[in-house]
Amino acid sequence: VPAETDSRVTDDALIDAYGRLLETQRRLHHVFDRSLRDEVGISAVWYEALLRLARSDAGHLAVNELGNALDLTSGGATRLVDRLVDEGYLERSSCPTDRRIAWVTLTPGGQKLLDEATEVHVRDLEDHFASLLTGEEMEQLREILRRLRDG
Amino acid sequence: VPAETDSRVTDDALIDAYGRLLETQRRLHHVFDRSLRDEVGISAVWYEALLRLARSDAGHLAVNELGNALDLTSGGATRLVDRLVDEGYLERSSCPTDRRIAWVTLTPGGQKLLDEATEVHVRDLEDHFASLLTGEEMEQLREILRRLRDG
DNA sequence: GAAGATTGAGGCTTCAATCTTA
DNA sequence: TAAGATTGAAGCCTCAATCTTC
Repeated sequence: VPAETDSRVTDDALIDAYGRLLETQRRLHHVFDRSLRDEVGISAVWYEALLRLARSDAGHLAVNELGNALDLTSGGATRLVDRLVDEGYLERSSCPTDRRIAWVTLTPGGQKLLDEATEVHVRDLEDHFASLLTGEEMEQLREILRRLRDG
Repeated sequence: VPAETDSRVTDDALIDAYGRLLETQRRLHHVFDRSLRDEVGISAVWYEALLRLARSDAGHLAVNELGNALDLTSGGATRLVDRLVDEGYLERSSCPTDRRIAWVTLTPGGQKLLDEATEVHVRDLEDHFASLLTGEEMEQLREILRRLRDG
């Protein structure tokens, strides 16, 4: 039956296209995580947490704001922050207007670590990402990903 | 110093571009994993394992071939296979030419589960992926991702 | 009651050591 | 000696229940 055959081919192409996105992201993440662990001693998740805090508007995020950005549950966010606080990279402080909320901020040590990690990460991005694409392709990719991400 | 300023702007754009790839993939994976868990009762990782085996040339893969495809360590691959065997979806068999290797194959139950899961996954791919892109954009994305993945 | 954060229990993964076979 | 697979210990995450505050 031609219609069914056509449909199956289309489905396979769709699965392949998404599979390629999955594989690409997984491979890049693995390379970047390995570099950060070997050269700076932190995971890619820790790096991203520090980066999100450094780029936050007010210099702090609620625990769950950070967790949502990293796609963690509330329990996972609490424990990630626990570990980063234990290592001295983050501090908790209280929100003056809502005492349910725990704010998280970078310590000077966390900022220093972030700067070191960024050097490594940018080098990796240039080697495994930017150098493989033209400027036009990079822009095409950014636009396509923006639409996919925002749904 | 202009040169340093320019360099920092470029680095930020690069971090943003990769961050967008990371966010997009993370969000899509989360949506697809949730659908598969809620409607079929398996994780996206289980689904991908079944899919890789169904698409393998000889109908089987070595434990570590499967693990490499999913970016798992050898111990992680062993235990993933353990769980899927316990559930009756996979079987181990011995490789006739190298007794160090454990082959993994789909059971009929595993094939049936894969078919059910594929219906759900294809629906999600159409809703959250294909419907957001033109055919031309899909092709651009596939080509860009191929180069990033293999590069 | 609902939202933010935390905690205990359990699941999945990595790391390192081990066993078997090549 | 090296490669494939497995196992014990430990890390990080989710889920569900709980506590505090709104």
